[in-house]
Amino acid sequence: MPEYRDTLQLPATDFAMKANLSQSEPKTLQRFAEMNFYERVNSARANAPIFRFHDGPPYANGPIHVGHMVNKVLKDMVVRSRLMEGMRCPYTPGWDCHGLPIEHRVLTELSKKGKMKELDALPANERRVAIRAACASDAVKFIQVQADGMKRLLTFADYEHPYRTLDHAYEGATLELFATLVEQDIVFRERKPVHWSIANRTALAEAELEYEDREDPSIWVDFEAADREAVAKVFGVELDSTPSFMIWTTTPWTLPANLAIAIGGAYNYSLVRIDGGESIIASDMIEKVSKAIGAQKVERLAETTGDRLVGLQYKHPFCDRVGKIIAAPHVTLEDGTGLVHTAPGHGEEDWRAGRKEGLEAYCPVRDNGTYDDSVPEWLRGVSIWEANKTILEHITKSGHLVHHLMFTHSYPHDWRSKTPVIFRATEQWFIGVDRKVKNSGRTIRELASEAVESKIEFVPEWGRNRMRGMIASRPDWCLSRQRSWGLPIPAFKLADGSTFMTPASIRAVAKVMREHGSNAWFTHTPQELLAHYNSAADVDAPKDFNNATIEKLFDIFDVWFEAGSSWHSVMQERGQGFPAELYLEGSDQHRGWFQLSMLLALASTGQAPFRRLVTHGFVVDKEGKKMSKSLGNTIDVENILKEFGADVCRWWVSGLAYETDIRMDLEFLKTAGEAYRKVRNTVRFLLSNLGDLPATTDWRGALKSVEPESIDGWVLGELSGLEKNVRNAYARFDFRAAHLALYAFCNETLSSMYCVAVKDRLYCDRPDSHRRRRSQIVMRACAETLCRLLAPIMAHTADEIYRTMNAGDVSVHEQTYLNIQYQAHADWSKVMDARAAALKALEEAKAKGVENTLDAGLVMPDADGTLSKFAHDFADICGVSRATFDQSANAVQVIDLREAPRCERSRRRDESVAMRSDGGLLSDRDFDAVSVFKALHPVA
RNA sequence: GCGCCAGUAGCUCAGCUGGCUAGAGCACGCCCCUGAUAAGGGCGAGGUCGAAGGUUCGAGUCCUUUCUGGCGCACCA
Repeated sequence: MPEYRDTLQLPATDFAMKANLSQSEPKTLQRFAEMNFYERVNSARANAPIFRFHDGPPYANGPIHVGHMVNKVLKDMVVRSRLMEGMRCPYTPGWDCHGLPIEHRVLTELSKKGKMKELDALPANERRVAIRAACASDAVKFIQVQADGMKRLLTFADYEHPYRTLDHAYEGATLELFATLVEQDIVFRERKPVHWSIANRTALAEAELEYEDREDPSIWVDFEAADREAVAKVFGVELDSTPSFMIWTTTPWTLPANLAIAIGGAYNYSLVRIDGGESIIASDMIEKVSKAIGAQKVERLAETTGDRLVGLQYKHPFCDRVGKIIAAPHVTLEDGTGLVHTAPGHGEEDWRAGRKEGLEAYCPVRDNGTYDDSVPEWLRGVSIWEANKTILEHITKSGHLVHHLMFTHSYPHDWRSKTPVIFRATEQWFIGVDRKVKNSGRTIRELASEAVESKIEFVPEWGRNRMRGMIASRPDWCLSRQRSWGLPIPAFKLADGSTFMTPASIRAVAKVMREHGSNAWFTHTPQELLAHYNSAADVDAPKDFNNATIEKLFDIFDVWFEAGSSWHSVMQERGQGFPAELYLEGSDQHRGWFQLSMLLALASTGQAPFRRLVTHGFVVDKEGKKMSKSLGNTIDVENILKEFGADVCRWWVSGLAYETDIRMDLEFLKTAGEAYRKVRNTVRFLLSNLGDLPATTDWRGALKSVEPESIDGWVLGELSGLEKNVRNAYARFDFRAAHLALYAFCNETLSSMYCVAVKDRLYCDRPDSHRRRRSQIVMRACAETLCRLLAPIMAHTADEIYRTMNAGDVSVHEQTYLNIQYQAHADWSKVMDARAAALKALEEAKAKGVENTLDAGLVMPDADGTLSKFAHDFADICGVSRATFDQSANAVQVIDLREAPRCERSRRRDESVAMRSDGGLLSDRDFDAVSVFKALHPVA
């Protein structure tokens, strides 16, 4: 009996089944690097419409984590999908380089190495320069680490020319932007309390605080009302003596700075007689306070509400002034008396409350922790810790002290000196959100609200709501930090102690920084820094300006100012245009980069720096818990890239519902890997059947002549729909929809339906049969379309597919969509319904012994003759040997063909199977194919 | 504490302006194929939609409360 296997066209391809991504992807990267691919693509698109996307700068601190991966892959999918639309997509990756986390880590390391003493012995300026140098090399090191990770993710970006906030040009441009803000009258200087280390005479960040137990006096103090009658009126009683407002505090040393007493407007307050004295405290606190101070006799005289107390005045117990009662939201009835001693110069909340009331952040404490001359004489020059005792004694004598005990509580300490930290008001720079911008006459808050309301598109839409709330409630932006690692605020101190900084002087300094970088602030003299400044030409210059007597100030900018300037310092600076089409970051940036970039751009240009904001959620673990090193639930990106490959990771990202929390677990990547293999195998099947399609075939041109009622017509119609859907999904940033559509197409449309159906003709028809060539052409169209549609997601694999079909130095990433327009026959949905019914019937027939569908024939009910139009492909669609149509039948009938002769070549039980001259049982089709084969391959 | 978001089959997610027996994919079970083979195909079984109230003829879908989780309110980026 003849062996026919060799006469078949079985699938064959070099496109490997096993992707081996961890080896092949680096090779792809290498190849792209060698051909300078980023440059090549964008220069080829020099005249194409531009897609203006601006990358937010991650912080150059540690290797990339899963959050970075999600962020960068999402961005890359945006860029690559626009690239596939034929657009030019410059993408400048950036890094945020300055800031406390780096400075703190560097200091910690120096401290560990025992180099702190050495460092502290240096003059202040040299010390700063030394720290800055260490920080810079730390930042640069991590930029490299992160860039390598991002490249490995197959992101398409200009890694040769990234932006870094420590670059000279960036620093200069940022200062120039600052100059325009100063010009707009929204920058001002004001006192604000910060954590202060007396030992190191420096401001500290939260990260530099260590909380330790400390024993402090806990005191209850009576502040005598200034106007007895006013109080009497509020409580509706007659008064013989003047009552007091009773406060509680654990920091007696802040009493000299007391400017107000805060109450809760909604609480009730009582006038009580405690052991003879009359005091006002919150009604709900009477019992607690009585107990705490050990009162013998407590009598409630009258009650009123907090809001009625507002505006009353009291005499400071030992400073010669009156303070007033104010309402503040931070007052609680947890501890104390319900009346809160308020010293705006010594507490964040006090400051905020005081600011609302127009109180200054009065701070009589000098940087060395002693009082200045604004306090009563007996306190001048006294250290605040000493003052705790002194004040206690004083108010005991004066009778203001109600009660006192020692109290152990958790208190912040300086991480280096281990000494207690205080809150101390110092001069800070601010951008006022409620100050009128000169150009528009409107405040930044107004401009931002308007932009959020109507100028910006949010994806997802709820981002608008979130940002609206944040804009409405945000405080003024405190720009200055008392730190080393950052961009200096180019302000000087004049001989008379006032501050000097004008738009022109800032621009002059910027010029120096463009050349020498921000280190110049520390290494250059004021005269050198102002070399380009001409006070005579500066209308804002102070009278009799003399640069010989000025000194530098050493505040630096909040790093957000630098990051928030990127639309200017990168996009405008590099001529990339403004505003950007899109910013895409995590939803935390509604408060961060998005908002601050917007504020700066609105203030200086009147326009938001982006038209659209896309946000993604945060990566959390399997249980929905935040990922953190301490929980040990973090996932190392380097490892997963090694284990799964970038394309698998990218496939995972593409399938995410990214707008909300993103759950992550290695299991999910395994699943993504399975899906990847399914897609890969399906495409591989297409490729493996294209081997003998002549290279000269005009497959694109041939598509329009594909018969609409053929199975190829059907799949071409589906392909056309897929292309539209996926492109549309990409346009909406709905990668998940693209992902699902692509997956469904590969699995259902192709693998389960089409590929199975056309196998027989591909393998068994004579090579050049019309229907075989037609299938090959359509399969080619499918593969060509799929690799383009997949390109934004599986950047490597799509290219691999494309290059399997197209020779030469080519890449799918410089192609554009085929834009397939094809309409299959409208009755295909009916055929598919009939197929489903047939498959069910075949499943039932298994019980009767017809287990292999090729042992079956079908008789299909076809009342209106619809199905018979598709007769030529129907048996193949159902995987059976034969199918006939019966207009009078009303149910699918399965014919048992196990006794019918079987073609030894195609294994089908076709009617035409017969014994042939060579001794084989063959159908007509197979006999013909064998004849052709023999003619082409004469036996040697 | 306040603002925004999420909670639907074992897992990842759809369910638009309230309306037929709540849908996919993965995993799972049974079966076929062995000429996509460290592949491929068919069929199937899985859910009181976080909880409790309420509005309505009718709620996963609207309202209230509550629980769980995420992001933001800092000299953290």
